[in-house]
Amino acid sequence: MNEKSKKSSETSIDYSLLPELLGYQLRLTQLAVFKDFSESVDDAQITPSLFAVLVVINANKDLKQTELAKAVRLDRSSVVSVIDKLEKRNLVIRKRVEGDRRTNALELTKQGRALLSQLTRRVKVHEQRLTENLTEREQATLIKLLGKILPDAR
Amino acid sequence: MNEKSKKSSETSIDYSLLPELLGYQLRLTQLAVFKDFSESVDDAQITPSLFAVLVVINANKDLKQTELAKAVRLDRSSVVSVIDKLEKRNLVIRKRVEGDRRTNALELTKQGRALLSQLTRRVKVHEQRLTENLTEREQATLIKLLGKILPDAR
DNA sequence: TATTGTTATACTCTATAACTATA
DNA sequence: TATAGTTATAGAGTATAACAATA
Repeated sequence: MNEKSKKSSETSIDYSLLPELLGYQLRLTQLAVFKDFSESVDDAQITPSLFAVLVVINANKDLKQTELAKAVRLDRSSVVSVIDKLEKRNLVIRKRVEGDRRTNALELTKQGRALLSQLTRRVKVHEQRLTENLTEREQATLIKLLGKILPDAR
Repeated sequence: MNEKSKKSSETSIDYSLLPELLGYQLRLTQLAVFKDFSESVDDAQITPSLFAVLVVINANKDLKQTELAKAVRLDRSSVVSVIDKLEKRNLVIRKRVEGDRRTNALELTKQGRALLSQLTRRVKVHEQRLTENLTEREQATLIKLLGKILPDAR
């Protein structure tokens, strides 16, 4: 039927069409990257997603929760629990906003900024590990090509 | 401090260093791909992960659960619930194995094979959508470059 | 009326640890 | 003793719907 399929045995598995699928390769890569990220920041108990939250809060003065939700593609209610968690860890505070008592202004605490700074250094090392088999040019190509996949869905 | 940062305003968010990170671009791409996959197979209630399970069972006669677990990177106990679910939907059966009564041989049912065949067609359309902005050559380059990221973690 | 944040709730996915039946 | 599958359980992450306060 399919000349690319290999016969299965006790030791080797036939993945059939999966290896040809971009979606599958993307998922495998992601899994490996996620694992390496976690190991890179291990004791900090931070996921890529939480790292992004810290970066975005840090870069946007008095960010509102709804803005954060949009930026990191979470529901407003999910942001509540994310911020609850970070606030309990003394990394983020919700500040009162003058002029609109419905909204909170998010801000990193001193501890949050210190952690972010440490994480940023570790993430850069992690990124170097990701790209150690790629030339500068290949890295640029890769980012460019990724950006061409479903550009309207971002 | 950082000349790449843009001032935030009501309408635009500063993502700071995130866009330069390969891990971040990979995650964004993945999110978009996952969403498009789900829409492509919508009524079938199948995730990329379940699709991979069906493909691997189909391609490997009398696959054992532990082998499947290894192939799709799940714990044995997670495979139990995955197969429970697929068995309830009459897509997969656990067959008795002569000579070793501890193990099950997994097999797609007729319904499972029919669904897989339909899914495979839809996934190919989905893949075409993913790559519609890429030349053949770019597709090959992309898969090649993805394979160079943390090759030892696979 | 519309928006922001919140709560209560539930669902999916996955893992760990302990168990059973077989080998 | 070791292995395959199972069960009970728990945790992370996320969403939906309804609600209160405020605009």
